[in-house]
This record gives sequence, structure tokens and C-alpha cells, in this order.
Amino acid sequence: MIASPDRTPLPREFFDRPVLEVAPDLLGRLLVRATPDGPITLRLTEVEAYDGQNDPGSHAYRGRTARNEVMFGAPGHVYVYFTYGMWFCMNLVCGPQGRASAVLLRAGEIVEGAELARTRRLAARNDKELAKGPARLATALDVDRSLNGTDACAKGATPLRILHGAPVGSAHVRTGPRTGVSGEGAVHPWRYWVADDPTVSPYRAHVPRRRRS
DNA sequence: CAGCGGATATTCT
DNA sequence: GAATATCCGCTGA
Repeated sequence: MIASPDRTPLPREFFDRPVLEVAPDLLGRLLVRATPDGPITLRLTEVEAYDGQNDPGSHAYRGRTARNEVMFGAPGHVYVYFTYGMWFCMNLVCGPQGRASAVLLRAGEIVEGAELARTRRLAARNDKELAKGPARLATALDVDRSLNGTDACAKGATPLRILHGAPVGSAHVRTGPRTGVSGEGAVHPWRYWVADDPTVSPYRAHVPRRRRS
């Protein structure tokens, strides 16, 4: 008998902790995206921690800019950025406020509303690929810049909410280097995923893109 | 399966 | 100008 996941919201205090504590604790939690056609619910299976102060890989490492200002705000809010000229990725801001740390949501399993996610992820060959990768995850959940700064712990109505779900025990959490991070930031094993989960994205070491002609 | 080119925002040099 | 917290479609083994 498998216990039903807890559908109550995570309190803001959950995020008001150091990012290295929050990140592994997010695995197995549920993210609910309210769309006009109904909810899309994702079970988190892969995340990465970014520390705004000591981490050269973080968008906030070199200080506050127009892009990263949400990271400097209250924990539990959503930081969305646009990358490679084409894709959005989403993060959840962690505490303490002002440290500008956040967790990148890299992959998950769509447990509700897969038919809605499929209409946005036409390239996915099967449901396990719907949210396998950070930009795929954002696309599947219809997340773009308009949701930057959304409070995922809001009391009232919100387009995006995070629930307790069924946290993964530490025995099932794996860690390794972050994907696509280069330089000194690459040494930290701050990528966390659920062991043997088919929705986790393949690891790709950072490779600089070749210069265009 | 591996490799590569294209899309082109944002930030840094 | 160059790098980046990426993905997709094509090519060739």
C-alpha cells in the first residue's frame, strides 16, 4: 500500500533555509500549475542548487541585475530566466532573504494533466520526456517570463503552487556535479536527483559552443 | 548513438 | 565579441 501524496501547500518556512538543505528536500514534492484548461501537476525528480554568494555558477554571484532581482527577494518565489535565445528555466528562491540562493528545477514526472503538457511539448516522444530537462519542464508547465516573481507559497489563488507531496528519503537521493556549469562552479556536487527515476535528464558536462562563422 | 549547427537574450570582457 | 544553469533536427555511423 502506497500512501497518497500530501496535497497541502508547503509553508514559506520550508524555503527559508540554506539552499543545500532545501534542494534535496524538494525531490518528490508536487508543483501545481493552474491553467485555464485545468491543473498540470509535476513530481520533482531532479534539481540543482545555486548559492548567490559563494557560487560562480549562480546568476546572482556578481550582484543584482534586472534579470536576477527576484533571487534577492523573499524565499518561496519563482525566478524565471530566458536562456540561449529560446528557452525559459524556473527556480525557487531559498533563504535567508538577500542571499539570492535558488534551486533550479531540472526535471520531473507529470502526474496530472499530461494531455495538457503534451500540447506544449510536441517534440516529446513519450510522457517521460515531457519535463526531462529544465527548459522542457518550464515548457510543459507553460511557464514563461510572465510568471517571474510568482509566490509559490501564496495563501490565495496563484498560477503556481508547491505542495508537500511525498518527499524522497535520503536513501533514494543521488548527488553529482551540476549540468552545464563550467569553471570553479563545476566542482560542487549540487545536482540532486531521485535514484533510478526514468524522468531524470541525462548528465551532460559543460561544452563551450563553437564560435559562429 | 555521437556530433554539430541553429535559435539569439543577457551578461561580461 | 564571447560565453552561457538548452533543446531540436539533421547527419552519419
